[in-house]
Amino acid sequence: MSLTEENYLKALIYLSFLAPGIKEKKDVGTNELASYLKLKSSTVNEMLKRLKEKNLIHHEKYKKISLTNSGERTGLKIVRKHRLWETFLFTKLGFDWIEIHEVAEQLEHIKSEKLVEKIDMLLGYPNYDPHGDPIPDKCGKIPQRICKNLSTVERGKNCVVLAVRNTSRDFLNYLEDLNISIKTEIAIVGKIAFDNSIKIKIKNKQHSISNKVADNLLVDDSFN
Amino acid sequence: MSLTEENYLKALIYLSFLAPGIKEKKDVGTNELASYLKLKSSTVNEMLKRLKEKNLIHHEKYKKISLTNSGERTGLKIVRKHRLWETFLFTKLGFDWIEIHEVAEQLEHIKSEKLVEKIDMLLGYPNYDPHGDPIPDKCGKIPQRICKNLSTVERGKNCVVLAVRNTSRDFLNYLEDLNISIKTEIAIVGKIAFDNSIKIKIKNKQHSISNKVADNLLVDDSFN
DNA sequence: TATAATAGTTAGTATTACCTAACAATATAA
DNA sequence: TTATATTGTTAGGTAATACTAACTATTATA
Repeated sequence: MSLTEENYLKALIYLSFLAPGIKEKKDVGTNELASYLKLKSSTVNEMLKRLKEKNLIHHEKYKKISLTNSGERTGLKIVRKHRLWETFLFTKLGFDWIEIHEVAEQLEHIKSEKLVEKIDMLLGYPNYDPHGDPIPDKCGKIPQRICKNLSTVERGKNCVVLAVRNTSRDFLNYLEDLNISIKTEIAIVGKIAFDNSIKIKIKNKQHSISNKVADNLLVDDSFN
Repeated sequence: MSLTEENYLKALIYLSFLAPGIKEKKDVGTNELASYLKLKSSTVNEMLKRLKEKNLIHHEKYKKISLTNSGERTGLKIVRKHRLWETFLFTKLGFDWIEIHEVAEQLEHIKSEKLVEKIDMLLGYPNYDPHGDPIPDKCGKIPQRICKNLSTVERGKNCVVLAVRNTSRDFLNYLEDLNISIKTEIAIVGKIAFDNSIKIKIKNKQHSISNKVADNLLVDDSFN
């Protein structure tokens, strides 16, 4: 399996169910994939033929793309490697947040089953990477998030939005204003005892939200 | 710089002065390089053109190849990365001796100045890799070996042959029988108090050598 | 439902890194 | 010193991965 093929599979995994905001698996269009990979759709089209021949994807002319079981398994292995390397760079080498992705993009293609497992061991078999994204296990199983209300997360901790409890138009509009959606990372800056409102930080911008709002956001803070 | 170009430079470094038994820099032939890289000489020839254009090697038609300063610096960076990764795999992840090379062959091509330096730091700035080979520093400087007589190396330690003190035909023939040459790795298995002879292991084969022989072998055991 | 916009495919081209086969230069040895 | 062996080069070809341009199918809308 070439580095390029691996990147296609990873992209398909991402676009079909791993990207922020996706609730259930969806098929992927050729152009969608091309623009994500910053390639031309003709280039992608050729690769699709090869991936189909190798039984890694389902694809019929002019139809959307989906991963086969084999393709998904292979792709999840790359995601696993990527996230383990990110964790390694962050926790063992003191890289920061912004730098880890680019280097992990390279490291994820190193071919050595043993290396991945040893790094996993060295890190203490983490379930989440430094961004709070779940790390698939050896078999490709993605750890279940531990779900709690944003209002219960401690000051100073970070969390990731898993779901919203209220789907009213007003609430969703408000979330959009705050730039909050599924998988958004939120840092808890402080809590106001007076009215139980919470100071949060999203993409380096600080906001204040009421307890009612916090109570309607389900998050995971288990990677702290 | 492509992975392939990096491998050519590394090979040239190796063949021109890093390989066991080479005492001073020598120029390299096209076929020599080709057979080392397990490629056809026509393939190598094309690459030589490119490396020359990039000012990484000196090469005139039908003449031998040598590295430019720039080529040597670049190549030594790859050697540095290779040996640091080998050390990492061995000392931090418990890989054994035989496995480390293959994985380091991949890891050495990861592009991140910071990563190399962090790994170097994590390892405590080692001077030698698990094989006893010197690790070039950031600037490409190769640490000087610490030279001592084989007879002074402690039981249980490993060392690498640096030079021979006696160049008589008889002595050299004897060394050849024992499979000892420059850069040969020797493990000290035991010492016989009776006659000061030494039990050694070379490539998993055990031998016994007299004190007189040991006294004529200059080695480095500083990587233990 | 005709047409425009979007999405997907095909054809032909370039580059990298390999190959084989044929040939040219240099070195060695009878 | 000429014949032979070795070494190095050139020409032409292939597979992988990208591209542009032109085409076709599908979808959305007026």
